[in-house]
Amino acid sequence: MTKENSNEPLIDSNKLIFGIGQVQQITGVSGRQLRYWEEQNYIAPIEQQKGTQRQYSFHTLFLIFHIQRYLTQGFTLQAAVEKAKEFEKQMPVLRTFIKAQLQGVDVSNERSVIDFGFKNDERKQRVYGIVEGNKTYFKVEDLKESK
DNA sequence: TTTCTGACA
DNA sequence: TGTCAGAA
Repeated sequence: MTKENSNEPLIDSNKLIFGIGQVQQITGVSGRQLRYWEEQNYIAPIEQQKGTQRQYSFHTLFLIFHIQRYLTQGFTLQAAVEKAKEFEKQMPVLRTFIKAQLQGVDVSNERSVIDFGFKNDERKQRVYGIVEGNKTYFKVEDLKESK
């Protein structure tokens, strides 16, 4: 049988493991901070024994990256963690929606068009996301009756 | 060489 | 949070 879901991720993110040194290079967060954040239970390395070197999952790396971003924006560590975790909760929802709705993207320098498919099951309107430089907006197109 | 824990101008 | 020490 052929796989139903033919568009699975190319790589298994669960197999992407990073040492604390790599995390420092990638995120710019110091080892001292990483250990402190861990101590505060904001982040957690992959389960391991006492004294051994820490290993971080891709998911945790992503979380660390976002916490750092919010810190840079001026949020306190606690607030940054909350915002980062909140964002992580939203991601699956966004992913599900985009995966289901995205029909195609027509890229162009002046005006790119994102096809979000039909507005609803009535299939009488098509929704498009328009990108013109830095400006973005939606456009709903009424479809001709296919009598 | 890198990382770990604990301590502190 | 940075940094230093002493140990893996």
